[in-house]
Amino acid sequence: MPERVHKYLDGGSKPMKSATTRDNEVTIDRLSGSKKRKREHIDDNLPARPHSNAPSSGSLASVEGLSKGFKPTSLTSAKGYELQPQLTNGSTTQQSLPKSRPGPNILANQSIRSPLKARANALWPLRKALPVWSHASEIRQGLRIKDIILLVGETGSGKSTQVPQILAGEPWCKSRPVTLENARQTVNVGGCIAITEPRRVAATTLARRVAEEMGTPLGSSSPASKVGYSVRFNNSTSPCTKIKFLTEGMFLQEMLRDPWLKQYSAVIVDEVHERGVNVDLILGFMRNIAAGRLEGRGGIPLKVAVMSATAEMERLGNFFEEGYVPSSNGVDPEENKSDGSESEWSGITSSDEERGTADSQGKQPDQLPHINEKQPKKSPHANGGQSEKSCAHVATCHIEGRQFPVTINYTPEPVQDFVNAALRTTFKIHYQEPMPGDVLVFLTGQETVESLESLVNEYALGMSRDVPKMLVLPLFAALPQAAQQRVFQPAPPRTRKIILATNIAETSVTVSGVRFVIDCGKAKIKQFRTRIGLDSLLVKSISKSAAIQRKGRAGREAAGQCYRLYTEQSYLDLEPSNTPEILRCDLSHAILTMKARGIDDIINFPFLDRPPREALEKALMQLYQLGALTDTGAISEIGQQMATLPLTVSLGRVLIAAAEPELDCVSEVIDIISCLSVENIFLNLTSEEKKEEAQLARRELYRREGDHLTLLMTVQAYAAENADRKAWAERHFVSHRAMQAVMDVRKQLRAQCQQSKSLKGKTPRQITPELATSLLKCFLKGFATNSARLMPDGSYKTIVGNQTVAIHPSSGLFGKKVEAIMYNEFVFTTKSYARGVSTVQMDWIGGALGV
DNA sequence: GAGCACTGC
Repeated sequence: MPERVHKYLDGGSKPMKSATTRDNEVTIDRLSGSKKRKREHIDDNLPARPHSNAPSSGSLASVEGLSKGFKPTSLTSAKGYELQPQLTNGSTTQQSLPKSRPGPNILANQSIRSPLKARANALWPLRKALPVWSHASEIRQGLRIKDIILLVGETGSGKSTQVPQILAGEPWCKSRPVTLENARQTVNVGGCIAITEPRRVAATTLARRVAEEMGTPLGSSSPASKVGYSVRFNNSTSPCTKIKFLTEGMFLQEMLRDPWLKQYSAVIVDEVHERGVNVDLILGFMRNIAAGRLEGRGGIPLKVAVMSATAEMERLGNFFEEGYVPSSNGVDPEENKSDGSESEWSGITSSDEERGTADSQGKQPDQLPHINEKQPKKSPHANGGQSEKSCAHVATCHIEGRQFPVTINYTPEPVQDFVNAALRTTFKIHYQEPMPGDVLVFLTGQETVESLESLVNEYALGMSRDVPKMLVLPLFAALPQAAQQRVFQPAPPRTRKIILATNIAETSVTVSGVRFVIDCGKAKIKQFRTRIGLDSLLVKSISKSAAIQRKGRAGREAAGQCYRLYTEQSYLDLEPSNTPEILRCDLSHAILTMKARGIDDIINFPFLDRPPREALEKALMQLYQLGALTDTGAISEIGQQMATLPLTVSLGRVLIAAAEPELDCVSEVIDIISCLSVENIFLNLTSEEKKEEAQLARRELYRREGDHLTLLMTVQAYAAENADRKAWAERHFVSHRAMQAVMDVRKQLRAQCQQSKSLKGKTPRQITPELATSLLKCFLKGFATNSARLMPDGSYKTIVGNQTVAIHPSSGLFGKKVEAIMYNEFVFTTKSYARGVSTVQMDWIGGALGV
C-alpha cells in the first residue's frame, strides 16, 4: 500500500502544490505506473522540458523566504564532526574555535590562562548530554569485572569519542613493569588505549575532537599531549599519549612489531559492523590475546571493547566466549579442571557452529568437513576463573542513538529503470516538500550519477520561476577533490541541493542539510572468484542494514523521509547484512598478515566468518608460489619482508625481486608500483576530441613495451618537473590528485627500501631496452600467473587456467597483438579483461613459473 | 571499442 503524502508549507495553511499535478495528494505509485514510458514523456511530476511548449501551470504559494532558515552545510567527517580548515596541518586547536561558541562564564578566569582548558570546559555540557554518558558507569563496571565488552551504539550516541575517555581513568589503565616468563628483562605493559577506525578521516578527526574535549594538545604538537593518532603517511603521537586513534591497517602494522600490544591496556575496535578484512583479523587476534595466557604481557589482561552500530551482539558475544572454551583435545587435564564452565559454554558453541555451518552451506554447497573453530587454549587467564562461574566473560551494553524519525516510502511495483524513477521522485520531492531540505540520491556508479545529473538539469530548465532552484551535485570517489567540495558548500538562496552519490555517502562522507533520501537499492559490489582468480564488479542489491544506513542519512538533523525505489517485499527479501569482505576477496594478503604475526595454523584461526577452505588454500598456495612460505607452510624471510610492505602480495614480491643483483631496478620498480597501487593516473576522457588531444599530449610518455613502462615514463617526467607539476599534469591529461598519491606512496616505499639498504641513492637512468627487459622480468616474479598468450584466432588465453582474456581498452596495448602479455589485474565487467598490460616473451614466463 | 563502488598499509 503506497503511502499517501500530505505536505504543507511551514506555518502556511495551503497545501504545497506541484506545478503540474492536479491535486495535492500524490502517490508514489506514479513512479512505476509509467515505467514503460520513455523519458521524453512529460510526467506529472516532471516539469516541462525547455524545448517543450507545455506551460508550467500551477503555482507555488509563498516560496519566497522558504530558504530563510537554511542552515549552511559544512564538510564533516563520517563521524559528523566539523573538519576545521587546519585539518591537514594538524595543530593549534584553539585557533579553530568557532567564535560564536558560547564560553562558560564560570570558567572565565581559567580560560585566560589556558584556552585549551576553556574549550574543554565549554564542551563538557555537550558531552554530558550524549546518550553514552548514562552508560558510563555500566561500561566502567563491565570492564572492571570482565575483559571484553560489546557496545552496540546507534549513530549519534557519542561512543567513539566518549568511551576512550571513560576508560582512560580506570585503575587498570596504567603502565606496569612486569618480568616476562622467558626473558629476564623487565618491561612496561599498558598505559595506553588504542581505538581502531576503518578510515583515515575518522581516526584524525576523532583524535582532534577528543583532544579538544580533554583540553590537551593534539599528537606530536606537544610532548605533553595525551591524545594522538596514527594513519598512513601521518603519525602524530607524543611520549604521553594515553588515547591513540589508529586506522585498522596501522594497528595491524603495530602488531607486526609487537604481537602482544604491550603499550596498550585496552583496545577499542570501532565500526565493527562494516566488516572489512582488517577488522575481522583484529577481532581474531583480540580473541586470542584476551582469552589466552597473556604470557607476552606478563599476565596483564588486555581489555577489549568491541563497538558496532548493528546488534550482532549475540554472534560477537558467542565468538568471544568461545575463546575461553578449552578445546576437548590437546589441553592439559590440569588446566581443564581449573575451569568448571566448559559444559555451560558448550551449548553456545554448538549452536553457533550450526549456524556457521548453515551460513557457509548457503553459499558453498559442497563444503569441506566442518573445521573445529576452537583454538587449542591452554588455560583461561587469571581473571576468568575467579569471577562467578555462571558469569560469562563478555559484558554487553546497548546505547541508544540520537536519530530523528524517518518516514519510509516504497514503490508499489518493482521499478525497472531506477534512474528514471529517481528523476521522478526528485521532482516530486522538490515540488511538494518545503524548504529547507536537501535531497540525497543513492545510485550505483559514475555512469548512473552522470546520466541522472544531466536529466535533472534538463528538466529543471523547464521549471516555473516560482519554484525554488535545484543545484545538482554529483558525488563519487573518482570525482576531483574540488568538485567533491562543492557538495559541502551552502546552496545559494532559494535553492535545493540534489546530491547524486554512490555509496561513498553511505559511510565515508556525511553531508549535512539532507532531509530526503532516495535509495535505488543497488550498489556495485566486488567479488573475488577464487577458482579462476578473477575479480568482478557487478551491480547487486544492497543489504537490509545498508538500506537502513542509507535511510538514516535523512534523519540526522530533523525528521526526514526516505523513498525506496523498490517494493516493501523486496526490502524484506534483502540479505540482513553486507557480506563480510573476508568472504568475497582474495585472502593472500590477510593470510600473510596472520602468518607474520605468529599465526601458524590458519585453518584454526578464530574467524568471525570463516572463508571457504578452498579460498584459504588458494591463498596459501599463492603465497607459497611467491616464496613467502616455506615447504612446511611457515613464513619465509621473503614473506616477512613482504608483510612489512604497504603493498599487495604480488607487488611486494616484485619489489623484493628488484633488489636481486641481476635485476637491480628498485628505484624504477618503486615508480611503477606506486602507480599500480593508486587509482588510475590517466584521466578518463569522454569526448572523442579530448581523447585524441590526450593521446597526442601523452605521446612522449608512451612506451611500446606496455603500460608498466609507460607508467615509469610518466612518473619520471612528473618527478623531473620542478616548476609547476599541476600544470604539467593538466597538459598531459594526467590526474594531479592521483599523482600526488603516487608521490606519497613512492616516498614511503623509497624510505622503506633505503632503510633495508635495497635502495641506494641513484639518479634516474635512461630507460634502455635492457632495463625495460629487466623490469618486465622483475614483474613476472610476482605476476607470472597473470599472463596470457596469443592464440591463432587473435584472442588471448591465460597460461594458467586457459581462460579467455581481452586487453582492457584503457591499456596502451589495447587492440595490439603480441606473443604474450603480463597483466596487473584480471577483472570481469562486461567480459574478462586484463588491465595494466605489458608485452612479455613466452620463455620469460616459463622461467618465472619454473617450468 | 570499454567504462572503476569504497576503504587501507
